[in-house]
Amino acid sequence: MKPQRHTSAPAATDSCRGALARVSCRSCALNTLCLPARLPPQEARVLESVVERGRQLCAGASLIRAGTRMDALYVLRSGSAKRYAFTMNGAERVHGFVLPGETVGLEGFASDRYACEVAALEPTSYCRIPLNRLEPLLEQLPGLRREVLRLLGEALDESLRLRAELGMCDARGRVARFLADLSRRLELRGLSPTQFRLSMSRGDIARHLGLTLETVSRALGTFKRSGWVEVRARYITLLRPEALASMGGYAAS
Amino acid sequence: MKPQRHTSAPAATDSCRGALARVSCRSCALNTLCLPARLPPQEARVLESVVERGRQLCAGASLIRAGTRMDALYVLRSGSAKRYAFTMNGAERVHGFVLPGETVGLEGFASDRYACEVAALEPTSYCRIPLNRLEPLLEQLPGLRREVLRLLGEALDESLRLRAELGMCDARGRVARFLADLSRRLELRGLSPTQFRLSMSRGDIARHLGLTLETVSRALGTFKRSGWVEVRARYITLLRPEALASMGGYAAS
DNA sequence: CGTTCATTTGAGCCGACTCAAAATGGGTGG
DNA sequence: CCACCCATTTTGAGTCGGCTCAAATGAACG
Repeated sequence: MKPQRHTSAPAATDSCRGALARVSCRSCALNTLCLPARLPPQEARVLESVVERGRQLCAGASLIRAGTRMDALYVLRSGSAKRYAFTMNGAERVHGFVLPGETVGLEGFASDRYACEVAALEPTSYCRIPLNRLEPLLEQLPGLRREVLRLLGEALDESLRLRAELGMCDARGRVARFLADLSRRLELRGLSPTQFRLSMSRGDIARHLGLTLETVSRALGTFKRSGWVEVRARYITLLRPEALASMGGYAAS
Repeated sequence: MKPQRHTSAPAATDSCRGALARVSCRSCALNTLCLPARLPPQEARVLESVVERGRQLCAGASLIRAGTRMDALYVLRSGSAKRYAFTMNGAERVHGFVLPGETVGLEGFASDRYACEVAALEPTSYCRIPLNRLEPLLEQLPGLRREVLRLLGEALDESLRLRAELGMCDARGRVARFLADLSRRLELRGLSPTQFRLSMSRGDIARHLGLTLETVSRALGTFKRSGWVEVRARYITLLRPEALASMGGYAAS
């Protein structure tokens, strides 16, 4: 209720902290991408009132712990994260990477417990939508109801499509598709689609694509030699995005 | 309302036809598995009133056409079906197989259009839940709302898990896992978990598992020589299910 | 400036794919 | 009922891509 954090002392790094501070989605930079974007204005206002602003996460910190009770949905505000889980034999499996405006925690609806661990790949901030506040809204707001179903359907569709496409691509095709997809999503967020930092390691990419990190590295090396990309450590520049896209689209040699 | 089913003329093949006949979920053999099973009784009764019984499909007939407008959810009553789609280059990709009591059409929530084609693999019957009847119920029935979210979450979770596990298994492990999974699902339905008919072709299995049909055939051949299964055409008997399960669980050689 | 981790590069091997042909089974029509 | 035809499945031989193991290079951090 009352603002209990640094009422007088100004915080240099983050001008709007506050663990449970009210969120203003309308003034958020992500307002065209984020969950409220597809809601009628008055529904968005109601949703806004139940959204909590989470505090900043350090790189490596977990936003969601797999196996814990599902009590909220989360939306990234800034930074990036990886969604992953462990198979029975203990191998880590990366389900995907999360960018600002994307929602995580949806798989929790299956069993009331989160199935994926979600961990920040760099300093990351997020919003939190507690389920016990969301549930009543689902009864009252048809648009929100529709939107949550859409989000789930989209996640499902994306998962199916990803499995389908990775399954029929060779290693280079998979890496190409990965880069093209990331590029597209960054562009949606107003960032450069051709020049960006890979916040995840080669190993993370490999475990996401069902490859080994050596193979990912070799694929990038091939692209570099072909003049399609420029790679220096985790910074990458796409010189011929169309070549990557076409290679990801169908399994060219 | 009134019993309109063969009051005088007995139908030999199918005792309960009728395209839009009322459905009684309580007297359905699937009542412990199907969608209403997890609803409070009074909600189940309300849902029942909007469920339509579809007419029987011949083998090969489509229950859902990919790309058409989403207007209903479907639940299989008997038979089996495959869910599939085509990639950009025209290759068929099998997303999975559907057994009685399982719900299909959920991916349609992503874009209001079905993303997968669903086709019967044998004579198959189904129930239909029109969206325009379902939507108002989602407002009134909290249990149903919860259940639809659960179904979507489960589909998502299953898709993620499948991708994860297939990605780290060799060919035999994938086929073993496929058989073990099918066995488990058949058992849930009161059918024999060790002796059943594969209603899908080797090619369908292959396209589902990301293999070629020759490799699937070879895997089955290996299992047969090991004395783990008996295969005659599409009839299969699992002689050592535990061996298959353990091989699917982790990528043994 | 040195330590440590991530990434790149190399050599060799194995498994799944491709292409090809034989065998099996189911269905149809005579 | 039988013979035939067709699709499906099985089996075989050879190739190649990605994996494994290993070492070198590069980058990041104190």
